[in-house]
Amino acid sequence: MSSQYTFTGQFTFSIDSKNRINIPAPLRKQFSVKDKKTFVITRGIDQCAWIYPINEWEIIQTELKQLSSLSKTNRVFLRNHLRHANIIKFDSQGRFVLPQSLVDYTTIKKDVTIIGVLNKIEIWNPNLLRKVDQSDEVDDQSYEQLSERVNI
Amino acid sequence: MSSQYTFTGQFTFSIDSKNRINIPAPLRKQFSVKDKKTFVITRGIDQCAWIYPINEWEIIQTELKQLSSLSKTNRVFLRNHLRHANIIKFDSQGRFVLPQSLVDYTTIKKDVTIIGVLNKIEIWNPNLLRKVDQSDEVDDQSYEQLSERVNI
DNA sequence: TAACATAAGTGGTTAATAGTGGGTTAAAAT
DNA sequence: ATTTTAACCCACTATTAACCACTTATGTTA
Repeated sequence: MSSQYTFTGQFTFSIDSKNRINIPAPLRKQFSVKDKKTFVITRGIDQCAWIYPINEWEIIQTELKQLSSLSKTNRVFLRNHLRHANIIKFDSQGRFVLPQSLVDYTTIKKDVTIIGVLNKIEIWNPNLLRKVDQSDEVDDQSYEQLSERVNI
Repeated sequence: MSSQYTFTGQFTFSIDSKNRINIPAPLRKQFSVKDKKTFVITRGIDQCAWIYPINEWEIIQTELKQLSSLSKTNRVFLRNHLRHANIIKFDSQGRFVLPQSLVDYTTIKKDVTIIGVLNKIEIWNPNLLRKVDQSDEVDDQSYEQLSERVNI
Protein backbone atom coordinates (compact mmCIF):
# COMPACT_ATOMS: atom_id res chain seq x y z
CA MET A 1 0.00 0.00 0.00
CA SER A 2 1.36 3.40 -0.84
CA SER A 3 1.54 6.38 1.42
CA GLN A 4 -1.45 8.50 2.26
CA TYR A 5 0.72 11.59 2.39
CA THR A 6 1.45 13.86 -0.54
CA PHE A 7 3.52 16.69 0.81
CA THR A 8 4.45 19.25 -1.83
CA GLY A 9 5.68 22.81 -2.06
CA GLN A 10 8.49 24.92 -0.68
CA PHE A 11 8.30 27.36 2.21
CA THR A 12 10.73 29.75 3.85
CA PHE A 13 10.27 30.06 7.59
CA SER A 14 12.44 31.00 10.52
CA ILE A 15 13.71 29.24 13.59
CA ASP A 16 13.31 31.16 16.86
CA SER A 17 15.48 31.56 19.94
CA LYS A 18 14.06 28.36 21.40
CA ASN A 19 14.83 26.35 18.24
CA ARG A 20 11.17 26.19 17.35
CA ILE A 21 10.13 25.82 13.70
CA ASN A 22 6.63 26.21 12.38
CA ILE A 23 5.20 23.55 10.11
CA PRO A 24 3.59 25.27 7.10
CA ALA A 25 -0.17 25.06 7.31
CA PRO A 26 -0.63 23.28 3.96
CA LEU A 27 1.62 20.47 5.15
CA ARG A 28 0.28 20.42 8.69
CA LYS A 29 -3.24 19.92 7.42
CA GLN A 30 -2.29 16.54 6.00
CA PHE A 31 -1.41 15.02 9.32
CA SER A 32 -4.18 12.55 10.00
CA VAL A 33 -6.28 12.71 13.13
CA LYS A 34 -4.67 9.56 14.45
CA ASP A 35 -1.13 10.88 14.02
CA LYS A 36 -2.13 14.29 15.15
CA LYS A 37 0.88 16.25 16.25
CA THR A 38 3.23 13.26 16.32
CA PHE A 39 6.04 12.55 13.88
CA VAL A 40 9.63 11.42 13.62
CA ILE A 41 12.50 13.70 12.70
CA THR A 42 15.88 12.32 11.70
CA ARG A 43 18.93 12.94 9.57
CA GLY A 44 18.38 13.04 5.86
CA ILE A 45 20.86 11.41 3.53
CA ASP A 46 21.71 14.89 2.34
CA GLN A 47 22.61 17.53 4.90
CA CYS A 48 19.02 18.17 5.86
CA ALA A 49 16.48 16.82 8.35
CA TRP A 50 13.66 14.49 7.35
CA ILE A 51 10.25 14.51 8.97
CA TYR A 52 7.93 11.50 8.70
CA PRO A 53 4.43 11.26 10.15
CA ILE A 54 4.54 8.55 12.78
CA ASN A 55 2.69 5.92 10.77
CA GLU A 56 4.89 6.58 7.75
CA TRP A 57 7.86 5.98 9.96
CA GLU A 58 6.47 2.63 10.99
CA ILE A 59 6.32 1.62 7.33
CA ILE A 60 9.92 2.75 6.85
CA GLN A 61 11.03 0.76 9.87
CA THR A 62 9.46 -2.35 8.46
CA GLU A 63 11.48 -1.88 5.31
CA LEU A 64 14.66 -1.16 7.21
CA LYS A 65 14.28 -4.44 9.04
CA GLN A 66 14.68 -6.21 5.71
CA LEU A 67 18.23 -4.96 5.40
CA SER A 68 20.90 -7.39 6.48
CA SER A 69 23.56 -6.02 8.80
CA LEU A 70 26.12 -8.22 7.14
CA SER A 71 26.58 -5.49 4.56
CA LYS A 72 28.71 -2.61 5.74
CA THR A 73 26.70 -0.10 3.73
CA ASN A 74 23.57 -1.34 5.41
CA ARG A 75 25.08 -1.16 8.87
CA VAL A 76 26.27 2.41 8.42
CA PHE A 77 23.03 3.50 6.87
CA LEU A 78 20.90 1.90 9.56
CA ARG A 79 23.03 3.29 12.34
CA ASN A 80 22.97 6.86 11.07
CA HIS A 81 19.37 6.76 10.09
CA LEU A 82 18.12 5.42 13.40
CA ARG A 83 20.38 6.90 16.04
CA HIS A 84 19.22 10.42 15.25
CA ALA A 85 15.54 9.62 15.02
CA ASN A 86 13.51 11.66 17.48
CA ILE A 87 9.83 11.32 18.19
CA ILE A 88 8.44 14.81 18.23
CA LYS A 89 5.14 16.56 18.76
CA PHE A 90 4.15 19.98 17.62
CA ASP A 91 2.58 22.50 19.96
CA SER A 92 -0.81 24.17 19.75
CA GLN A 93 0.64 26.74 17.35
CA GLY A 94 1.90 24.02 15.03
CA ARG A 95 5.57 24.34 15.94
CA PHE A 96 8.16 21.78 17.00
CA VAL A 97 11.57 22.00 18.61
CA LEU A 98 14.44 21.02 16.31
CA PRO A 99 16.81 18.88 18.42
CA GLN A 100 20.24 20.40 18.89
CA SER A 101 21.98 17.53 17.08
CA LEU A 102 19.95 18.32 13.98
CA VAL A 103 20.51 22.05 14.31
CA ASP A 104 24.20 21.21 14.14
CA TYR A 105 23.90 18.66 11.35
CA THR A 106 21.82 20.95 9.12
CA THR A 107 23.80 24.08 10.11
CA ILE A 108 20.52 25.94 10.41
CA LYS A 109 20.95 29.46 11.77
CA LYS A 110 17.99 31.78 11.28
CA ASP A 111 16.12 31.02 8.07
CA VAL A 112 14.73 27.60 7.27
CA THR A 113 13.57 26.16 3.97
CA ILE A 114 10.89 23.51 4.23
CA ILE A 115 10.12 21.24 1.27
CA GLY A 116 7.33 18.69 0.91
CA VAL A 117 8.60 15.50 -0.80
CA LEU A 118 5.58 13.17 -0.92
CA ASN A 119 5.79 11.04 2.22
CA LYS A 120 8.37 13.18 3.99
CA ILE A 121 9.22 16.79 4.73
CA GLU A 122 12.74 18.16 4.34
CA ILE A 123 14.22 20.86 6.58
CA TRP A 124 17.14 22.82 5.09
CA ASN A 125 19.50 25.65 5.71
CA PRO A 126 18.60 27.82 2.67
CA ASN A 127 22.21 28.72 1.95
CA LEU A 128 23.24 25.10 1.95
CA LEU A 129 20.33 24.17 -0.27
CA ARG A 130 21.37 26.79 -2.77
CA LYS A 131 24.83 25.27 -2.95
CA VAL A 132 23.36 21.82 -3.40
CA ASP A 133 21.11 23.13 -6.16
CA GLN A 134 24.15 24.32 -8.03
CA SER A 135 26.45 21.39 -7.47
CA ASP A 136 23.88 18.64 -7.62
CA GLU A 137 22.86 19.24 -11.18
CA VAL A 138 22.03 15.73 -12.13
CA ASP A 139 23.55 14.90 -15.46
CA ASP A 140 21.26 14.58 -18.43
CA GLN A 141 21.90 10.91 -18.85
CA SER A 142 20.49 10.13 -15.44
CA TYR A 143 17.35 12.05 -16.25
CA GLU A 144 17.07 10.32 -19.58
CA GLN A 145 17.11 7.01 -17.79
CA LEU A 146 14.51 8.26 -15.35
CA SER A 147 12.29 9.37 -18.16
CA GLU A 148 11.95 5.79 -19.26
CA ARG A 149 10.42 4.92 -15.94
CA VAL A 150 8.52 8.05 -14.99
CA ASN A 151 6.12 9.61 -17.40
CA ILE A 152 5.48 13.22 -16.53
CA MET B 1 -5.80 4.87 -19.46
CA SER B 2 -5.63 8.21 -21.19
CA SER B 3 -6.64 11.51 -19.72
CA GLN B 4 -10.24 12.62 -19.47
CA TYR B 5 -9.22 16.21 -20.13
CA THR B 6 -8.91 17.87 -23.51
CA PHE B 7 -7.99 21.45 -22.81
CA THR B 8 -7.64 23.50 -25.98
CA GLY B 9 -7.55 27.10 -27.05
CA GLN B 10 -5.70 30.27 -26.17
CA PHE B 11 -6.90 33.14 -23.99
CA THR B 12 -5.49 36.49 -22.93
CA PHE B 13 -6.39 37.48 -19.40
CA SER B 14 -4.89 39.70 -16.76
CA ILE B 15 -3.42 39.20 -13.32
CA ASP B 16 -4.65 41.57 -10.63
CA SER B 17 -2.93 43.32 -7.74
CA LYS B 18 -3.40 40.26 -5.55
CA ASN B 19 -1.86 37.91 -8.12
CA ARG B 20 -5.23 36.42 -9.00
CA ILE B 21 -5.77 34.93 -12.44
CA ASN B 22 -9.09 33.88 -13.86
CA ILE B 23 -9.43 30.46 -15.43
CA PRO B 24 -11.19 30.85 -18.80
CA ALA B 25 -14.71 29.48 -18.62
CA PRO B 26 -14.26 26.94 -21.45
CA LEU B 27 -11.37 25.37 -19.57
CA ARG B 28 -12.96 25.67 -16.16
CA LYS B 29 -16.01 23.77 -17.31
CA GLN B 30 -13.91 20.65 -17.85
CA PHE B 31 -12.99 20.32 -14.22
CA SER B 32 -14.98 17.37 -13.01
CA VAL B 33 -17.31 17.60 -10.06
CA LYS B 34 -15.01 15.46 -7.93
CA ASP B 35 -11.98 17.63 -8.61
CA LYS B 36 -14.01 20.75 -8.38
CA LYS B 37 -11.86 23.76 -7.73
CA THR B 38 -8.70 21.80 -6.92
CA PHE B 39 -5.62 21.51 -9.08
CA VAL B 40 -1.83 21.59 -8.97
CA ILE B 41 0.24 24.39 -10.42
CA THR B 42 3.97 23.96 -10.96
CA ARG B 43 6.91 25.01 -13.09
CA GLY B 44 6.75 24.06 -16.72
CA ILE B 45 9.87 22.92 -18.53
CA ASP B 46 9.72 26.13 -20.48
CA GLN B 47 9.47 29.39 -18.59
CA CYS B 48 5.77 28.99 -17.95
CA ALA B 49 3.52 27.47 -15.28
CA TRP B 50 1.65 24.20 -15.73
CA ILE B 51 -1.75 23.49 -14.25
CA TYR B 52 -2.95 19.92 -13.76
CA PRO B 53 -6.39 18.93 -12.46
CA ILE B 54 -5.84 17.17 -9.16
CA ASN B 55 -6.60 13.68 -10.41
CA GLU B 56 -4.21 14.12 -13.32
CA TRP B 57 -1.59 15.06 -10.76
CA GLU B 58 -2.37 11.98 -8.71
CA ILE B 59 -1.43 9.83 -11.68
CA ILE B 60 1.95 11.56 -11.84
CA GLN B 61 2.34 11.25 -8.10
CA THR B 62 1.76 7.54 -8.16
CA GLU B 63 4.70 7.20 -10.51
CA LEU B 64 6.90 9.44 -8.41
CA LYS B 65 6.21 7.31 -5.36
CA GLN B 66 7.92 4.39 -7.03
CA LEU B 67 11.25 6.17 -6.80
CA SER B 68 13.45 5.34 -3.83
CA SER B 69 15.18 8.20 -2.04
CA LEU B 70 18.26 6.05 -1.54
CA SER B 71 19.27 6.97 -5.08
CA LYS B 72 20.77 10.41 -5.36
CA THR B 73 19.38 10.99 -8.81
CA ASN B 74 15.94 10.19 -7.48
CA ARG B 75 16.31 12.45 -4.47
CA VAL B 76 17.33 15.45 -6.54
CA PHE B 77 14.69 14.74 -9.13
CA LEU B 78 11.90 14.38 -6.57
CA ARG B 79 12.92 17.42 -4.60
CA ASN B 80 13.17 19.67 -7.60
CA HIS B 81 9.89 18.57 -9.07
CA LEU B 82 7.84 18.62 -5.91
CA ARG B 83 9.17 21.81 -4.35
CA HIS B 84 7.52 23.92 -7.00
CA ALA B 85 4.22 22.08 -6.99
CA ASN B 86 1.42 23.97 -5.27
CA ILE B 87 -1.99 22.54 -4.52
CA ILE B 88 -4.44 25.29 -5.32
CA LYS B 89 -8.16 25.91 -5.30
CA PHE B 90 -10.00 28.50 -7.29
CA ASP B 91 -12.46 30.85 -5.63
CA SER B 92 -16.17 31.26 -6.27
CA GLN B 93 -15.36 33.57 -9.16
CA GLY B 94 -13.17 30.95 -10.81
CA ARG B 95 -9.86 32.60 -10.00
CA PHE B 96 -6.72 31.31 -8.32
CA VAL B 97 -3.71 32.98 -6.74
CA LEU B 98 -0.48 32.50 -8.67
CA PRO B 99 2.21 31.81 -6.04
CA GLN B 100 4.91 34.45 -5.90
CA SER B 101 7.62 31.97 -6.87
CA LEU B 102 5.78 31.29 -10.13
CA VAL B 103 5.14 34.98 -10.75
CA ASP B 104 8.89 35.35 -10.61
CA TYR B 105 9.65 32.28 -12.68
CA THR B 106 7.23 33.19 -15.46
CA THR B 107 8.03 36.93 -15.26
CA ILE B 108 4.33 37.64 -15.50
CA LYS B 109 3.52 41.31 -15.05
CA LYS B 110 0.05 42.39 -16.14
CA ASP B 111 -1.17 40.34 -19.09
CA VAL B 112 -1.36 36.56 -19.05
CA THR B 113 -1.69 34.11 -21.91
CA ILE B 114 -3.47 30.89 -21.03
CA ILE B 115 -3.20 27.89 -23.32
CA GLY B 116 -5.00 24.57 -23.13
CA VAL B 117 -2.66 21.63 -23.93
CA LEU B 118 -4.78 18.47 -23.55
CA ASN B 119 -4.26 17.29 -19.97
CA LYS B 120 -2.67 20.51 -18.72
CA ILE B 121 -3.01 24.27 -18.95
CA GLU B 122 -0.06 26.57 -19.59
CA ILE B 123 0.29 30.04 -18.08
CA TRP B 124 2.60 32.43 -19.96
CA ASN B 125 3.92 35.93 -20.00
CA PRO B 126 2.69 36.93 -23.51
CA ASN B 127 5.92 38.73 -24.36
CA LEU B 128 8.00 35.73 -23.44
CA LEU B 129 5.74 33.42 -25.40
CA ARG B 130 6.19 35.57 -28.48
CA LYS B 131 9.95 35.24 -28.22
CA VAL B 132 9.74 31.50 -27.72
CA ASP B 133 7.44 31.20 -30.73
CA GLN B 134 10.14 32.78 -32.86
CA SER B 135 13.17 30.94 -31.53
CA ASP B 136 11.62 27.55 -30.89
CA GLU B 137 10.94 26.66 -34.48
CA VAL B 138 11.15 22.90 -34.32
CA ASP B 139 13.44 21.49 -36.96
CA ASP B 140 12.10 19.04 -39.52
CA GLN B 141 14.10 16.15 -38.18
CA SER B 142 12.45 16.35 -34.79
CA TYR B 143 9.08 16.23 -36.46
CA GLU B 144 10.19 13.18 -38.37
CA GLN B 145 11.00 11.46 -35.09
CA LEU B 146 7.68 12.51 -33.60
CA SER B 147 5.82 11.12 -36.57
CA GLU B 148 6.92 7.65 -35.61
CA ARG B 149 5.14 7.91 -32.31
CA VAL B 150 2.19 10.20 -32.87
CA ASN B 151 -0.28 9.69 -35.66
CA ILE B 152 -1.98 12.94 -36.61
C1' DT C 1 -32.95 43.89 -34.15
C1' DA C 2 -33.99 45.63 -29.72
C1' DA C 3 -34.58 44.49 -25.10
C1' DC C 4 -33.74 41.53 -21.63
C1' DA C 5 -31.41 37.92 -19.07
C1' DT C 6 -27.56 35.39 -17.95
C1' DA C 7 -22.86 34.42 -17.66
C1' DA C 8 -18.03 35.97 -17.53
C1' DG C 9 -14.32 38.90 -16.16
C1' DT C 10 -12.49 42.29 -12.86
C1' DG C 11 -11.97 44.96 -8.56
C1' DG C 12 -12.19 45.81 -3.64
C1' DT C 13 -13.50 45.01 1.54
C1' DT C 14 -13.90 42.26 5.46
C1' DA C 15 -13.15 38.30 8.31
C1' DA C 16 -10.40 34.40 9.38
C1' DT C 17 -6.08 32.10 9.56
C1' DA C 18 -1.16 31.71 9.68
C1' DG C 19 3.38 33.01 11.27
C1' DT C 20 6.09 34.90 14.87
C1' DG C 21 7.51 36.40 19.53
C1' DG C 22 7.60 36.06 24.28
C1' DG C 23 6.28 34.84 29.19
C1' DT C 24 4.89 31.47 32.87
C1' DT C 25 4.70 27.17 34.96
C1' DA C 26 5.83 22.27 35.23
C1' DA C 27 8.99 18.68 34.55
C1' DA C 28 13.56 16.99 34.10
C1' DA C 29 18.37 16.90 34.52
C1' DT C 30 22.66 18.20 36.89
C1' DA D 1 18.67 22.62 45.37
C1' DT D 2 19.66 24.82 41.24
C1' DT D 3 19.72 25.08 36.50
C1' DT D 4 17.95 23.73 32.26
C1' DT D 5 14.56 22.16 29.28
C1' DA D 6 10.01 21.47 27.64
C1' DA D 7 4.98 22.31 27.51
C1' DC D 8 1.42 25.70 27.66
C1' DC D 9 -0.63 30.07 27.23
C1' DC D 10 -1.39 34.65 25.45
C1' DA D 11 -0.78 38.24 22.08
C1' DC D 12 0.44 40.90 17.91
C1' DT D 13 0.89 41.37 12.87
C1' DA D 14 0.73 40.09 8.18
C1' DT D 15 -1.13 37.37 4.94
C1' DT D 16 -4.75 34.81 2.90
C1' DA D 17 -9.26 33.44 1.84
C1' DA D 18 -14.25 34.39 1.72
C1' DC D 19 -17.56 37.59 0.42
C1' DC D 20 -19.81 41.28 -2.09
C1' DA D 21 -20.35 44.37 -5.99
C1' DC D 22 -19.84 46.22 -10.54
C1' DT D 23 -18.96 46.09 -15.63
C1' DT D 24 -18.63 43.94 -19.89
C1' DA D 25 -19.72 40.34 -22.95
C1' DT D 26 -22.75 36.78 -24.71
C1' DG D 27 -26.89 34.79 -25.86
C1' DT D 28 -31.94 34.45 -26.12
C1' DT D 29 -36.47 35.76 -27.04
C1' DA D 30 -40.05 38.79 -28.44
